[in-house]
Amino acid sequence: MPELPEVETIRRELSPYVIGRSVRGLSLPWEGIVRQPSLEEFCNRLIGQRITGLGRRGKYLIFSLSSGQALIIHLKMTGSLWLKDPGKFVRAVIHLDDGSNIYFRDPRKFGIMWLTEDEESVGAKLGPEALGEDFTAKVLSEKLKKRTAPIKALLCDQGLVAGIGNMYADEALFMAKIHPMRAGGSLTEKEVKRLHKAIQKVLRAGINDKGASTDTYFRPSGEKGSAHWQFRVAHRRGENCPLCGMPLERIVVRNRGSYLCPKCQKP
DNA sequence: CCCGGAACCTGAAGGC
DNA sequence: TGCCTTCAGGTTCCGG
Repeated sequence: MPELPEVETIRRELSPYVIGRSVRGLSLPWEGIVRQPSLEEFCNRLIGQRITGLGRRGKYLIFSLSSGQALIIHLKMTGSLWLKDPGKFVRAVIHLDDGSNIYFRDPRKFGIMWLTEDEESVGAKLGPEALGEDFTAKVLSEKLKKRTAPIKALLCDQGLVAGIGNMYADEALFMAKIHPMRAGGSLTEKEVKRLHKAIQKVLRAGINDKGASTDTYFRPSGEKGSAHWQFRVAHRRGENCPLCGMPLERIVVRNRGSYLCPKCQKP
């Protein structure tokens, strides 16, 4: 499940292979992966373009093109980009002018890509970058005021803050000792500060460990990341709390599995 | 605007 | 062996 650390890892590791290269062709084993414009126009506009940069906004990858347009890719839950043929589940292949290929692997076909003339539009509906300078504890505190939804749901809301998903939300809440079902507006200033710090820590650690391969995430080389080995609650079903030894709990928040320690994270 | 739940989609894993 | 159920979760849409 690519979240900010996974998408950032892919951006960093893919960049040297694509920047400066031109798109020579396109294979689409599953055409539904292209959202817009029409298939024919998508190919016409993309083929021949040089990739001038590779950026990221939230969980979106942004390939800047020499035409001034941009190719946007969202990997959703099971997508990954490969430098070699992964074998199964290839939904699209971008052929580059040096003979190399980028393979879009996605078992569940949730991932999408599209062309836009305005790459800034990608961020229009997104909140501040979770690791950006403008995402301060004060900003978080303002955004949580008067909110009654569970803090876990709010952390995963990309319009509130961009980049956090299910796994890193669980990790940040555990580190800050806050129960995922607490209403956003009920957090004290102290708790918000702890949570803000925890978000920075778990995301930076995730990037350092090149992402978490709990399931279908792979790096462009096909290697896995190692961030999940550092997880203290996320995906640790049936295990005990690393701090107090209590059995971890799994609850459902907004239709998403959430892991927590019932003793360290009181309701 | 805010909140919660369903839908999208398919493979892996576990129970019987 | 094989069928069935459950689980996985980013985003979008819809109803209240």
